[in-house]
Amino acid sequence: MAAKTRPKPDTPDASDRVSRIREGVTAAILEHRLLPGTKLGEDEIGEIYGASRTLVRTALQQLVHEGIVSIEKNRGAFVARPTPADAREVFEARRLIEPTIVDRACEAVSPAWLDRLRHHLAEEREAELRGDARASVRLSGEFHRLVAEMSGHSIYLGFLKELIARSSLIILLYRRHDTPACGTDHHAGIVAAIRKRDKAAARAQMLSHLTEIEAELFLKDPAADETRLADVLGA
Amino acid sequence: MAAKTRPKPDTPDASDRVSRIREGVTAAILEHRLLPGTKLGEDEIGEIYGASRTLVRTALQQLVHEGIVSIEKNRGAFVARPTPADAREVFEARRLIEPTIVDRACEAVSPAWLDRLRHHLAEEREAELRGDARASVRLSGEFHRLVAEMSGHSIYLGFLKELIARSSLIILLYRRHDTPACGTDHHAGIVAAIRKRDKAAARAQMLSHLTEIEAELFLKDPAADETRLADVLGA
DNA sequence: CAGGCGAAGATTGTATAAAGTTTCGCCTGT
DNA sequence: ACAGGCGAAACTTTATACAATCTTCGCCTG
Repeated sequence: MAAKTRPKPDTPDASDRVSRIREGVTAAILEHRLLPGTKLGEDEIGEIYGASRTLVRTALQQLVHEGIVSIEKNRGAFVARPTPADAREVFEARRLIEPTIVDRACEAVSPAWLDRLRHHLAEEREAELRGDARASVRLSGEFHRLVAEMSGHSIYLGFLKELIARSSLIILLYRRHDTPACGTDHHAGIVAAIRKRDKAAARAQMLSHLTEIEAELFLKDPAADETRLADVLGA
Repeated sequence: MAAKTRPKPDTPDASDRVSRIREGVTAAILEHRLLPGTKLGEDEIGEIYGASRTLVRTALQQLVHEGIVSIEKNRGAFVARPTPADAREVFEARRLIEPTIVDRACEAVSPAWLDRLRHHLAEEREAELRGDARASVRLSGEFHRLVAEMSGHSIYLGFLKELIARSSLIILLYRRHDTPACGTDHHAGIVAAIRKRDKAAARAQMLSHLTEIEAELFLKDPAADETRLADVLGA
């Protein structure tokens, strides 16, 4: 009842090779193994996955649409480098959409879903205790995605997948301290509200959760587009 | 200050050939010249635009992501056929996003923008008087897009472009009467609220506008996925 | 020695050709 | 006469080859 978005298996989403490439690169970016600005050569990726450039190109174009890769004409594909302005837009959009998503999730709550949520929280705690930063980053994103799946709203899910992916890059670029990407406690609180079907509490907790994440970012005010060089080197 | 999403001209959005194909097909779908379910052969389109299948394929894949084309493995591309469930999701999302968009538009109001809005309303009225259904459909969608551009929020704009495109198909499929797709009067009311920077009125009018459009649709209750065949033929 | 010009190398953009799959007509057998 | 299966045609999918473009490094000049 979860992953059944399309009636016909037209997009197995993991069986065909282009999806494998897409998800492999996505995972690498979301786990902060590929840093913003990294060149994504077609031949290079193609050799890794044993695929021709045709398939690699298809996968990269999908990632462009997801906002985590940017393609510059005749220059190639790179891991996207969101600007502070992008970051503010992403979080504004999340503050608009996610409260509504948890609202719907409260209606869809069931023993099976609660199991999945609890299991996920356990994984998050374990990764955090283990000090596995990469897993923590990935899991905290997946939590939000899980709630979106729970809402049963495929459009919201699609939008949020894009927003989460971009958030991961944003947090990597603009986080002030080395705080864990997402407070696991917050997630636990949200799950508790969902379990009680307390929509108001769920919305409020999700909103404050997102606000807190954004507050931990350093997004300088001017519409600073690119070339952080002058700022960083500050000769 | 409006269309400046990227600092470098990496996506002129109209100069390269794949964009021309994408926008040509998009326009045809939005103007209801291509009906849901229509086969979009790669050779056929390629010959029309004088491009190879490689470019056509790229354009079609982008349209898949916009939700107005669906590709079935080894079968080809077709104009999407949104289900009633899709329709409800699209309008729910619009009711969430668009009030926020007009809110922001109220802040961005300027003489130049008001000119564009007024000019657009004039075009809409003219098309309606002329009885040009195709132009009316296209223009009523473009009004919402214009407001989204005005908001200056590129993510909301991207989301809304997708929602508007799908709405066009939905209206074509499920409209009860042959009422004009979108009440021009409503649009005028929204513009008036924007001009007065009256956020509350703008939000309220946008919301009621969307609600009214959806109310004119016939979306049967059951989670009817595809195969309308049994319903229609009802042997 | 700094700066600019130019050719070589590498990489992407595009087109074309080979391979696999589905569909539809047609034929055969009952 | 009809059901079932075979086969060819058309299409999509994938791979490869060619062309255009940009980057880089060396070299020359001032």
